[in-house]
Amino acid sequence: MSLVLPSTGRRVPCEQCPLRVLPHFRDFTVRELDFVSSFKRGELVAEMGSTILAEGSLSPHLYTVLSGWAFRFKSLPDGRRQILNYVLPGDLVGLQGSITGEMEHSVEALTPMILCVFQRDRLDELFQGYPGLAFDVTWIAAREERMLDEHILSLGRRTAMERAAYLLAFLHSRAEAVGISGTTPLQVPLSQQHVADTLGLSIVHTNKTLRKLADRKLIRWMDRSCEIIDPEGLQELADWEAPAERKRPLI
Amino acid sequence: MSLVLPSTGRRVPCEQCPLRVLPHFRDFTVRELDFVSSFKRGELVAEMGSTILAEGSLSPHLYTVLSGWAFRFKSLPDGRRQILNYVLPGDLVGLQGSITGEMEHSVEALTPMILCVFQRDRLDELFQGYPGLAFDVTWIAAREERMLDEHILSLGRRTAMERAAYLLAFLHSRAEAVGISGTTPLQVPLSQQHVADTLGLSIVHTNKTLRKLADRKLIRWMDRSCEIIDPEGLQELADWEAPAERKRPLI
DNA sequence: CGCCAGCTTGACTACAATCAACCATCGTGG
DNA sequence: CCACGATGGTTGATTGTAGTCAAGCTGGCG
Repeated sequence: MSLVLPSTGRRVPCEQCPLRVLPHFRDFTVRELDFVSSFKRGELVAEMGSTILAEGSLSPHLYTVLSGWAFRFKSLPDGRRQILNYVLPGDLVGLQGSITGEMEHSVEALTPMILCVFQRDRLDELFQGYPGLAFDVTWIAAREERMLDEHILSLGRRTAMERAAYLLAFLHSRAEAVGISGTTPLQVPLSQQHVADTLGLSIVHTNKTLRKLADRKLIRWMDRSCEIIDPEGLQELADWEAPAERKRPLI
Repeated sequence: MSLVLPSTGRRVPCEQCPLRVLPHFRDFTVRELDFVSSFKRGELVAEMGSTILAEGSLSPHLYTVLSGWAFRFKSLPDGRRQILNYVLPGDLVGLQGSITGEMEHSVEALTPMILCVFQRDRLDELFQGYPGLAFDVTWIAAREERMLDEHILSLGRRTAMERAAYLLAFLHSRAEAVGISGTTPLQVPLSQQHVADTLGLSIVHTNKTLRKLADRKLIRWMDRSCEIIDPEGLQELADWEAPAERKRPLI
């Protein structure tokens, strides 16, 4: 969420990855780390609002987010847009496309971002020589699946208020896990249009719903950003518990 | 969808698996087939309506569906239920739980079923010694993710009619791919309550929506079963295209 | 200064939930 | 054999949630 230099060089060696030191991520063996390091092709610096991956394309790359926020989305032919999930530091982006062939969704940056770039065609090598990492990749896919299951439950069976509360509690919990948030209340870099496209609501109704949350002092809305004041209150309202995330892999 | 004998023996050797011969599934090497065969512990015969896996449990097993239909679902603490996806022959069930630890959703049989039973703790072995199969497992997870993405789009941005049409077109396309359906119109083994819990609608409204589809001669509703008369018409109404599924793995 | 993006609010409409019956079919037990 | 209760589907009336339309506000920026 900070520096943006329009270059493509490599600035962060995997051995000094700022994410890897977080207690949240599992340790790698030296051999694994060496491979990941050689797997990395460089870094991609993306501006806020730019498209990282586009639906229908066939990207040769795969990314891990080093810093910044993004979201995955799909659109209907007539333009209606639906946000599928959010992408935070440590997340793998483009795995689905790498495995299935063509991208079935797009990814757009919510903030300036830095991403590690991997070569999709070396994924084979990873599976051939590094079963531990191969398992990690599957683990990451299973984690995404779990999140999508939750979103479907929310979209299908929660009321507008509950959905909004769930979304914000969810994002808070994810940001906290990767050490964004600090002591001050977390600022989520969203517009109300993003919230609407996530919850499956119109902007107008989203606005009215968020106002109610603000009136209850659970959040505070600022320009293109939501301050999470009371994450526990949001969880309670949504009747949702943040999963106890154990150590997870980082590729 | 046919025979049901309450035993647990092994009746179908992997080498003679009725699914494996379908053009839809990729060929295995002899070594891979041997492993899968040894990975298989037996068969589970499940009655219609029985629970295969339960949310919150920690199952030691992993299954592949040999025959029959099932669905995955989650519930809110107050009982509201949401169906997440359907499970058809050739599908892997319980992978998420095997990788993440605890099951985060339940699975229930829509028809009598036969499932191949695998030992979860031998998944390591698979990743260690069979990179091709490991990749297949990841492929399967990515495929599920793609389906969930579609469902989220549908739930969030399609109208009730479009959602219903999408669901039925989707199920038709999946059934067709695994050779259920034959020449006669496909019968989908659902109650209207299942449809409601999938689309995030009330039963009453679901009923009215399905009537409209029936009036347009796209489907015909019978007791606990929906006959898909015009799959193309449903696709068109939902503005959805069935994915061109290439050969896929079967474990 | 004026435009644009993002947020806000009110009035009106429409889609979907809830409530309340009612029907048909099927399996069970008196 | 029939009465019953249960399951699954159908329909109409009423209520309420969310969508659409329309206007206006604010702050940033060219």
